[in-house]
Amino acid sequence: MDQLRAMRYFSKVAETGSFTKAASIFAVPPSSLSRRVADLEKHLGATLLIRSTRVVKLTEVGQIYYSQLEDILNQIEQSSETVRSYQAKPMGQLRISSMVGFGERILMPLLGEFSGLYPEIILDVSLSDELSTLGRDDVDIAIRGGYAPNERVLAIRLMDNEFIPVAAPKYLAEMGTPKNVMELRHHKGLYFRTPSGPSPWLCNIDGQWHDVSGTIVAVSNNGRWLAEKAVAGQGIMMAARWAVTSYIESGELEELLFDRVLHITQNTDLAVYLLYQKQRYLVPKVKAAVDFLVARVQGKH
Amino acid sequence: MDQLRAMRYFSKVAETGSFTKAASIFAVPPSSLSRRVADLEKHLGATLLIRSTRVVKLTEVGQIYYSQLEDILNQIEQSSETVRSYQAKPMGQLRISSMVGFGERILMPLLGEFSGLYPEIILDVSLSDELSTLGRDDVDIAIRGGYAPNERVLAIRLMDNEFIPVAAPKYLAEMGTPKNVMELRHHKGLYFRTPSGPSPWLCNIDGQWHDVSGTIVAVSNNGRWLAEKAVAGQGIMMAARWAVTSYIESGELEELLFDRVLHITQNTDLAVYLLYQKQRYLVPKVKAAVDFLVARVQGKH
DNA sequence: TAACATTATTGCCTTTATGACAATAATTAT
DNA sequence: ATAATTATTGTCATAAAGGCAATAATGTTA
Repeated sequence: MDQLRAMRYFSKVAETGSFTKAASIFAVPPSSLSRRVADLEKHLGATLLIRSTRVVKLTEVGQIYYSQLEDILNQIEQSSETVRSYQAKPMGQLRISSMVGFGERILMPLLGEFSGLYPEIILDVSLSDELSTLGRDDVDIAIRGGYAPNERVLAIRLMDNEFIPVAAPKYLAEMGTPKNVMELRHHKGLYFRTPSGPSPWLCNIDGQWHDVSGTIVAVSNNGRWLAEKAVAGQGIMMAARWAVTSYIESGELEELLFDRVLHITQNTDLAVYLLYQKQRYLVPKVKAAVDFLVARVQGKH
Repeated sequence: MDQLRAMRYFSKVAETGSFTKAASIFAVPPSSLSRRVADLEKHLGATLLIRSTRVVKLTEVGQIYYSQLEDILNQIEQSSETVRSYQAKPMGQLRISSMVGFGERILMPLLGEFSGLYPEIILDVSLSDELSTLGRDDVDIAIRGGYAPNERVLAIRLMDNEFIPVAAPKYLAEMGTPKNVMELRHHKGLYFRTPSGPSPWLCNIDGQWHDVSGTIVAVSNNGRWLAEKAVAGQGIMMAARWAVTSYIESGELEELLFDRVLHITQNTDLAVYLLYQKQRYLVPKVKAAVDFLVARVQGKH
């Protein structure tokens, strides 16, 4: 039995939920898949799929096996790519997933130059603040605020992700500039949406954390929109420093300074990380992008 | 090409540093390994091994590929092992769907012991009198009053499901004890709800079925509630014997005896069945539960 | 409720790929 | 230089997978 082939067949049947659909993808008759999957089940001594003529679904073991297979098949594919592209020019499709804010303000502006350096790399950039899995079949490089999900993934600290309170001069003129952090509670606030609610304004006083959030005026997962509202004088916002430097320099926003430092999480050392799978650094396109991004971003910020 | 086989061959050659040694481990001629490795190299478009008649060494890519392969082959082995262990001992999630009455009075009290015997089985019990299809629904074991014959489903008769008329002594004292089945028509009745209306009181007299139902006082799909109303003296009820033995023993309810036997369907041989899917490869968790329930329930009732 | 259409499976045959064995070529140690 | 070990190649036999048609089962639709 060609075990790997059987595994690929099974995996696709599980994914599509149909022998026919999976068969058409492999361009072989469904009967082949049926036999190969049966072989595999015999080999493992377990029923992986519950078949009825209309629906095919995974058994419990099938589910377990499938989730492990996905990982395995991916690794096989990737190691093949590593070998095939070894010592070749950086080329092919490169998928980058980035946080929206970072992507818009920092990543995108750099990619023009990158494409100039490596014209044979086809970029596929997606911006999202969702966590990407990095290791399934989706992304070569991810840029996120959090740290590495598992030991196969390497995380490089790209730059600080310090959050600072900002507001428009117009807002401060109207509402008054808060003199200390406690006064913030009486101000209007613009907040990022996080899975655990609007990200609060936190302040550590003598080892004790205090929530000094002001009244909620707007909540969004879109930093640009929040920043625009801040510029329009609708409230105070905790924004990443790198995201608002241009506004500060132009005078549209103003950094608020207090005796205490404000944060948005109890982790006081936030940073932006570049994540990739360790072994994929050997693939030229990945190495090129990692090296490029690290050099450019760490150099500037 | 059987890629996985080629990968195994290559890996072993790399490990032993010899085609001959590796071949003897797989019990195939060295020529096979030579061809398979060559296939693999062709497939990857890279030379993995430097062969000389005396020594076989890894190339640089070969080394990289080999180290990744070790990981992959290991994971494949491990995932097979996972499946095998799942097939070897009772473990994983076990979903049981039972009729409400049986579940409350008989099944639930047994499950504590079961969990003690098989701590690696995670129970998921749902009680419902709906028909579950066992296959379309995600259920491993179903317990029902009847079953539709089906090739893929195995049914085991767990115990009788005889329905008997019962009433509280208080009710009988007030309303009089019916002397024969025909008198039932002038009594108050508590009825199960079924898809085809309240389940009637039926009696077979000389091969002819007669409906001897009394006036409807209450209808419910909840046997416990009906039984409580019966205990409170609100009427006569046709209840499963196993569901009311405790009431009869305590004297709260009394079984009514007639010259004719009463039924609630024209099927005079009602029983509780345990249903589970026939699988080509036996699933230990299901077998453990089936054996346990059959032994415990058939032993006691 | 009954007919229909879809889908997985099974049987039979063809094609492809792998194993077996012998012969050859190449390299290293003696 | 010779011998011996070892990888490779050629040829054939065998095993495995694909192709196609027919069947059985199941969900859908009128």
